[in-house]
Amino acid sequence: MQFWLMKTEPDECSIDDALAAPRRITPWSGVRNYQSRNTMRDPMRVGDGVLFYHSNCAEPGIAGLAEVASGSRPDPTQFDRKGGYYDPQSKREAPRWVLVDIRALKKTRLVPIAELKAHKALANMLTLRPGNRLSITPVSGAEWRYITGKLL
DNA sequence: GCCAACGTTGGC
DNA sequence: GCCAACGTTGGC
Repeated sequence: MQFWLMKTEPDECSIDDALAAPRRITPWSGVRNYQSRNTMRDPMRVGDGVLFYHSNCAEPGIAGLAEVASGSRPDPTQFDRKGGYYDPQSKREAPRWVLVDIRALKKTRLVPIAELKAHKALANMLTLRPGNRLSITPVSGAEWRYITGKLL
């Protein structure tokens, strides 16, 4: 079992939105970064743990827990001409972007990024590195246990 | 709203 | 295949 941190803008899909969705499942659409796409396509497995992170908002930080609920499949929003995630270069016979389904498990207290940065045990978290812009990053087992055990 | 840092694009 | 310009991310 592996662990991931997945960013979402709460204006688009907050932990409350994800918990309110049918079967608490959210298709993680709209990722348009190759590295994050590859993470969903290759190493992610059903059942992996997910830190549900609110980004680009008034209170950025960890907002809940989730799990990977499906393998990867083509992201349908890449073919939607009218949607904001349309990719004219992606062909149906060779889709460029994929998604996985994420099942929201629970809302937690919000752990602000400043608090995460204050813990030495989390100093190596990829998402805390200056300039990091990946929307999906791996979380080590030790980091996962520290966060879920001590901070939530 | 600012802006640093990074990914992507495209001319050469 | 280099690299400058550009666009985007995302904390502050």
